[in-house]
Order: sequence, then C-alpha cells, then structure tokens
Amino acid sequence: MQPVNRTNLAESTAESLRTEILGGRWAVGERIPNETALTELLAVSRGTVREAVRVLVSKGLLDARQGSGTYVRSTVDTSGALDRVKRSGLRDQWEARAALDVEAARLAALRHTPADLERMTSLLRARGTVADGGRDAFGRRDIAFHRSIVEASGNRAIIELYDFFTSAILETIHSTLNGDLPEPDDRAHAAIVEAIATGDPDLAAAAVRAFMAPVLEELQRLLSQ
Amino acid sequence: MQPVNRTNLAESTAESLRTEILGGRWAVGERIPNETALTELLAVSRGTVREAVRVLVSKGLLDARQGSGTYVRSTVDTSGALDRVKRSGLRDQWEARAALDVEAARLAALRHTPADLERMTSLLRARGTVADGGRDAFGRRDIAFHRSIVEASGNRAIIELYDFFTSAILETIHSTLNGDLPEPDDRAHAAIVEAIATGDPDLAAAAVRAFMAPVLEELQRLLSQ
DNA sequence: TTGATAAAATCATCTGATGACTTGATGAGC
DNA sequence: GCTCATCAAGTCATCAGATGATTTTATCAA
Repeated sequence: MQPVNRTNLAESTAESLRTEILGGRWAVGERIPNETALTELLAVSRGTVREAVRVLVSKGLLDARQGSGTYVRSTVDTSGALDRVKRSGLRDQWEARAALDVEAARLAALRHTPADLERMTSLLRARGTVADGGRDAFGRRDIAFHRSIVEASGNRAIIELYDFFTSAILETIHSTLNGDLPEPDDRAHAAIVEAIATGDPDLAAAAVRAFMAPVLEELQRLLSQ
Repeated sequence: MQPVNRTNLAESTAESLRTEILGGRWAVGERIPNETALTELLAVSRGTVREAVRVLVSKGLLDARQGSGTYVRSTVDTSGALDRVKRSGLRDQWEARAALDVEAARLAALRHTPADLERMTSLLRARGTVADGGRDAFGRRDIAFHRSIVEASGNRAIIELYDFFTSAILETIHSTLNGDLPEPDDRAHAAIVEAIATGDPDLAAAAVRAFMAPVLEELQRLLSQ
C-alpha cells in the first residue's frame, strides 16, 4: 500500500526555501531575510526555520554566519542526484559501474606506474579463493583488487563514483538478490592486469568488457525472473 | 591566510552522531537514544540535538518517527561523494563523463526506439550553428542533443550522472577556462546518430570516442598551460 | 483471540531569554 | 586626514520550558 506522504513542517519549510533559492529569488552571495523575518514569511517558529536552514547549509546551498546573516552559497543542488541513482535499479547501476571500470582500465593502461602494477598483482595473488576465510572476507579482497585497477587510472572522479557504486550495489544485492552472480576465475582477472601492463588502452578495455559480460548477462537473467 | 576552522555546535553534534552511525554503533533499523538522552550524552540542548538529527535525516542516515523514535536508516554516507567529484578537476570530470557517454551510445545502439532516433535527428537538425541566437542558446541546443543520446540508453543511473557532470563541467569552465574548446562539426554529430541507428554497440562507442578525442586533447593542452 | 481504551514514550512545534559574533558608526589621538 | 579603540545595533547560536500530535504498549472486557 502507498504510505500517505506525511511530511513534517521543518522538512517542507526547507523544501520551500530550497525552491526559492533554486528559482533564483536571491543571487549567489546575497543575504536572505533573517530568522525572525523568515519566521513571519513562512509562518513557522524560529526553531523550525533554523532546522530548515541548517539542512540547506549542510546541502551547500546556504551559508550561515553568526552575527552577519545567512547567505546564498549556490543555486544548484546536486544532493539528490545520487539518491536518484540509488533508486535507478540494479541493472542500471551495474552498467554504469562497468562503464567506469572499462574507462578506468583504459586510463590505467596509459598511466600506470610500476608501483600500480605491483599493487595489482600482489592483491590478485592475495585474493585467493572463497575457501580462505569465508565469503565476506573474500568479497573484500576481490573488491580491493578491482579498486586497485581503478586507482591506477589516476582519475579521482572515476574512483569516487566507482566506490559509490560498489557500496550501493553491494547494499542492493544483499537486500534483494538471493541468487548468486558468477565469479570470473583467476585467469580472467589476470588477463586484465596483463592487458593494462601492455599499455594498450583498447586491449585493457576489451579485457574488462569481456570480464563483465557474463556477469551482466546472469544479472539480467536473475532480475527478469 | 588560513581561516580558523570554527564550526558550530549543531554541526559538530551532527558530525559526532554521524561518526557513531558510520562506525556501526547502532545497526540499521535500530533505534538510537531519544532526544533527551542525546541531550545528556552529547551535553547540548535539545534544539541543537534536533538540528543535528534533522541534518542526518536529510542525508538519509536517520529516520525520525514521531511517537516512536529515531532509527538508523543507513550506515553508509554517500552525501560527500559528489562534492569530492566536483573537486576532482576538469580533466577527470571530462573523462568520467566521456566514459558514461560512450557506454550510453553503446546501450542506445542496442535499445533505441524509433521515437528515440527521431528525437535525436530532430534535435540535431535544430542544433544549427552558433550564429543562430547566440552562444548560450547554441550551447543549450548542443547539450539537448547530446542528452537525447544518453536518454536513449534507457539507463537512469547514467542519465543522472551525465546531467550532473554536464552542469559541473559547465560551472567549472565558466569560472576557470577562458580558452575555447573545439566544437565538432555536424558531420561528427551525425556520425554518432547513424552508428546508433545501425544497432551495433561497438560502432556507436567508436563514434562517440572519435568525437571526444580531439576535444579531450585540446582540454589537456589548455589545462597544462 | 479480538477489540477498545488508557497510559506512557517520543518526536514536533512554539515561545521566550540570553550569549556570541559581525558590522558599521563614532570619536579620540596622532 | 588617518588610524585605532570603543560602542551600539543587528544577527545567528544556544539554552530552557511548555504543549501538542503520534505511536507504541499495557490493560481489560467481550
């Protein structure tokens, strides 16, 4: 059943203020009305106004300075983007992460240092099998290996988003999927490292793509059930 | 001069609570101490506690239910991820967006509907030149065309992130770069649409990649100056 | 077991008061 | 005329107390 959308005052006050800011009612750097004025404008108590303002400060839209006033810091709000990404479904998330993974491998082929290669091979060796220390521990080792590839790309935006997707996907899988995804073998993992080592971006990209394909197929199959 | 890091009580209270939550002090779904208890635990007033809790609610970490209590909703905080992405530099952002763009074209080739193709071609026709209606208007038309490709991918995660990067990159370019990036001609744009129309993902990916390459090179050149 | 009722717990909201900080005006001193 | 200390007003920060609304739990009768 659809729960009634009951929201509280502070939240709708924040939403109301947010709409005004995004709508450009005040320019960036401009000072918004003070707390007592907002109290009258929005017809809520000062405490409620403060809670709303505090939320917008934490979102980076406002900047409250004691003794001076509250100023508009930005008129674009990106805070909801990742929430929407989270709600976009497992397949979409997986595809997006795969896109980043492929590009990361491509960049890693071009930019990797000897230390990067060493890290990757040592993590691959340490990865071992599920038998060693249980499922969770193996999962963490596996993630550490893949992350070392992404790190070698030297692209902080990709690294950051890759981390986000990894945790989001993990969370979703834990809560929704009970079937198992196929785990590529050591050979497939090693192929990626070798391809990156050659320095050929197309080869590296192809290796990751080949790695991902069967997993994605199985994921589609599980989700369509 | 380095400004003194002066933060307010409510903020540090939120940070303190956030640390506890991320540290796993309470499990997901568990109820945290009530407001008066937190008041004593943290040695701040109830108003301050409420402001802190409200922020964590807005970040998706907590869930406050009137009459019942405040519960942990998630123990992973992704709210800072996009901020870090924003600070990752123009080159990194461009590369990440390109990765999404390439994958989007790949998926668009597989999934596009006749309506998608029609939209893309009509937007490409409407794109025109810089001469029509000025630079800003042309930029918006150009963005609309590229977005139609991403939309045809049917992947909401990619669409969402693509939008984020577009606005972030635009913001950065406006504020830092004064040189101009090369604008691929109509032919290069049309090539992408044609490649998608064939339904061959590799062809579509290659078209976007070829499209991006000279722009990225010029960007690197401008940034290295 | 079911259903109604009452009581307790908890968050939501308002009000008033005081403190801390910033800003601008004022005026003394040079 | 310029610099600097001082003061006053404006503003956010924080606390305290009280009341309302909602949910949860306990109780008890049918």
